[in-house]
Amino acid sequence: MIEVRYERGVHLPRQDLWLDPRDARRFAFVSHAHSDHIAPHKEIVVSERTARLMQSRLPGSRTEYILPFGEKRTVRGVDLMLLPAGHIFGSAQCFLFAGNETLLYTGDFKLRPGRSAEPAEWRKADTLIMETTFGLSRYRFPPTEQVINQIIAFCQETIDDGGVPVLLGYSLGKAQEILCSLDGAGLTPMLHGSVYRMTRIYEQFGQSFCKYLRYNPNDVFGKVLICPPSANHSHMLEKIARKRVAMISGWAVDPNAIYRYQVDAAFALSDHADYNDLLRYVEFVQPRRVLTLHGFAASFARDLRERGTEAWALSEENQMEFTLPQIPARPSVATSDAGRCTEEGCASTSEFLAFANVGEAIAATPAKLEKIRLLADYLRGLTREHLRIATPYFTGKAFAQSDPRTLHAGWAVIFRAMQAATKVSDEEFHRIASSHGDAGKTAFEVLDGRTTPQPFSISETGELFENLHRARGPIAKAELLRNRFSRLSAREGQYIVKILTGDLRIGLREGLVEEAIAKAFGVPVEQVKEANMLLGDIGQTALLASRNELDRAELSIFRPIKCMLATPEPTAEAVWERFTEVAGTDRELASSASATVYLEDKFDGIRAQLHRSTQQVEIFSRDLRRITGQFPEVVDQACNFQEELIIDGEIIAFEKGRALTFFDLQKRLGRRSDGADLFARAAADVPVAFVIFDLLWLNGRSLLKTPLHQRRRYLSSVQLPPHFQIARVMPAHSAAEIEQTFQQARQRLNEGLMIKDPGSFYLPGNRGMFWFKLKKELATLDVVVVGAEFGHGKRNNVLSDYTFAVRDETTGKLSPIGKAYSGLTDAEIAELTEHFKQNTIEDHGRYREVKPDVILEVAFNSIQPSPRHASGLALRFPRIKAIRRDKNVDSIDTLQYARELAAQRASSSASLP
DNA sequence: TGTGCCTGCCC
DNA sequence: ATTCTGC
DNA sequence: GCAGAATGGGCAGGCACA
Repeated sequence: MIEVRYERGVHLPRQDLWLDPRDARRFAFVSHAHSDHIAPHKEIVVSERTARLMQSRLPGSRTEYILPFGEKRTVRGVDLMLLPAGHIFGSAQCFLFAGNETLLYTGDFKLRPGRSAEPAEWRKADTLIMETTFGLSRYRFPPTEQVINQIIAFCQETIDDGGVPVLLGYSLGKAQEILCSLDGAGLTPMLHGSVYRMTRIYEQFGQSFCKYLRYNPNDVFGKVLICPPSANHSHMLEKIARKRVAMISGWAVDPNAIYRYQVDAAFALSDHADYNDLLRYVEFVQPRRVLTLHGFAASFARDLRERGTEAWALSEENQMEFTLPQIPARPSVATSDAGRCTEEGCASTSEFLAFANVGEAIAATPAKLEKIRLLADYLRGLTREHLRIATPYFTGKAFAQSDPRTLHAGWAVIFRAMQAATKVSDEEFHRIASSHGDAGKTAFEVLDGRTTPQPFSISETGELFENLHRARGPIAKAELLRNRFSRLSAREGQYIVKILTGDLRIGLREGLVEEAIAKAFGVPVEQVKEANMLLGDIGQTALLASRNELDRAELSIFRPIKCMLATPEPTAEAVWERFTEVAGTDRELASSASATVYLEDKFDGIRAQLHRSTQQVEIFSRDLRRITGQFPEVVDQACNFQEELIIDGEIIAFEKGRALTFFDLQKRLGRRSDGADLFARAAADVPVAFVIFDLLWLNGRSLLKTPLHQRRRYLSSVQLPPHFQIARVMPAHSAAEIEQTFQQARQRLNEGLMIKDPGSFYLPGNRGMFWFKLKKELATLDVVVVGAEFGHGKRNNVLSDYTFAVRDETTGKLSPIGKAYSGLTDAEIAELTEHFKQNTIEDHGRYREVKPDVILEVAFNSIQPSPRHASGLALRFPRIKAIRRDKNVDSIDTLQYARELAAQRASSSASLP
């Protein structure tokens, strides 16, 4: 890390560069021209505007290195670049390059767009040295427009009363900002001499202002005086009998500001970033280390550390420019009626509690339409910003679907955080957890009465999830959560946990959320669904719907399209029936002798959608995640297509003309895609092929509403680079043909068969009646249940999850081989629950070892070696076919038989048709 | 440095 | 992935 | 028929800890 020291200014010893030193130095960067930042240095790095202002305030000769914004320069052997800081006219940040390392020094800055300062810009940097003047959470400024309106109203009222409004602000920067703010308000500003001089310099750089006057003591009535704070109680002002004085400063947020400044009013218009913007800035810059300066430097650094970012105060200088009385902690909801709040802009009740209550109401009704109505009412009442943030929460997601950020906060982290927040004992916690079998309910009971609730705004929920994402490691994440849980009501905690676990479990998912959006804003649900698919962001979709701008979401290349899915069917006859049963309705191909369906082998790989233009290639997974980086050699070859296209298909492990197993392919999934050596590694192991089975976009034209047979025709004319194949289409006209082709596909060791309607459009995200899949179990095993476990959610009171075993002939013992729940009806589960409760050998709480007397017939798609179970084998897609009441534990299948099945599978590999 | 646990994401 | 259930 | 809920195996990566 770049070495940083502090001695009345930041010093970088390696570069021998000082940043805003208070004392005269040989070589210094001067961020802006406020008088506490300028000193008679020998050589300075400055922006052009700051240089000009500095000359006016501190005459004398020195060497100036004047740098334009955004251009990298070398000065005295140091590589650096200036970026606008948004603080005042000409204010700059210094971005420094030192080998592979970067450092960003903000100087004074703000993110809110000012009217007289260049808007701030930033770059990612390893070290961020930032000013934290307002680094305390109470300093959150109300919207600028609102403050300006208050200032204008203050001036107007004073003039109407026959008085003179006086606005106090620093002569450089703040005064000009005030001047700009009054533009168009019908007021005539009159400037104090020092303000006037600075304003003239601004004008020389081309900044224009509304009409203003220089101070004239005989002409003040009906004008707005703009003076520096030092002019308060000065001779000049004392002469004005009827006046009202307002301080314009970020410190106005403090409720007692008017007493401290001895003014009639105070308005929070600041040239510094407020607390929220300080946090945002850290997020923008994504530094590995933050060093804080000025104001609440130590406190803010502590806050950052709590959020998982390494941060330290550079100086232990006085925490404030003014001595502030301690403000008592905000009263909690628990002890006061509604979470009273003294800060401006703070809601009187907790916004997130309102969210949670809506969730509870939705959970309480089983009727879909009622759920939709409840949600629609809630969404309609949200501000646009809150709509954007909170809508994804109803789908159980903290971020938009297309947002690749993850939280890495699962049950273990939540558990640790709740326990730390409530000091609940281990036993008590486990008692509560096992009584619910539901993370959310557990959270409610654990937190209830053990926290000090404070209002939690929707914006703060957004910050919480962002911080959680940014925090590195389970310990930091748990600490972040603990901190929040301790300030949440139990209900809010429950819903935070629900979102963290990705599942609200209130009987409402994305589909109903889309319907609610449509209902809330009176737009067609189809349009909402389409926009959501294209945007991959239900919050953004809701926002567009609220503005009636859904049509702005357009299908385009490089925006992933939801996959069309297939409905499973057990037999060829069942599939064929699907195509014939609708005869006479609108499916023209069906029932006639010429009825045709398209058959394709079902490959066992991962679904992939590849977008290719002349400039770019992207690959997306079934869940629309970007997996481009996982398959560099595919991307490489995709450049060699002649067309711009979007293709749908399956990436399979493939070597020497033969398909390998999914197991092989999986080794290439989940790899970090930004590793420099990935290409070499990926190319070195499992090779892959892209089997194309659909074409969704060709040379600028969407083919979604083109029938499959036509899409296939276009596809067949596309020239394929290496690594790409087209899945063969086999027409069929009967159930028998389907069955025959299915058997052939199985012989080729592919998973099964896809059966598609040649006339169908591509229906994104639809598991409709146009595509079917035919898969059959590899085999079934008769096994005996040796363990039973309580389920979750609505299954939390039944033993629904069974561990089962085969017999090892060599030892005669039972050898566990898998677990399954799916396949039994609720009634059967209830029956088995009773049975196992009465036949428990050992009770381990949620898990029970049971007497091995229930025989299940278990189906599965493959079997392979695995350390997961004691048998050394594991099943893929295990499901219960039947309870074999006719069998007993002596007639179950053997481990040896299971091993044979596994060996058969391993000895051969699949092939293309 | 190796191992185990947790999480996310494939099926 | 698979399967069942309620609307 | 659809949407929701509850459940399976297994991989890579990242962290914590020995």
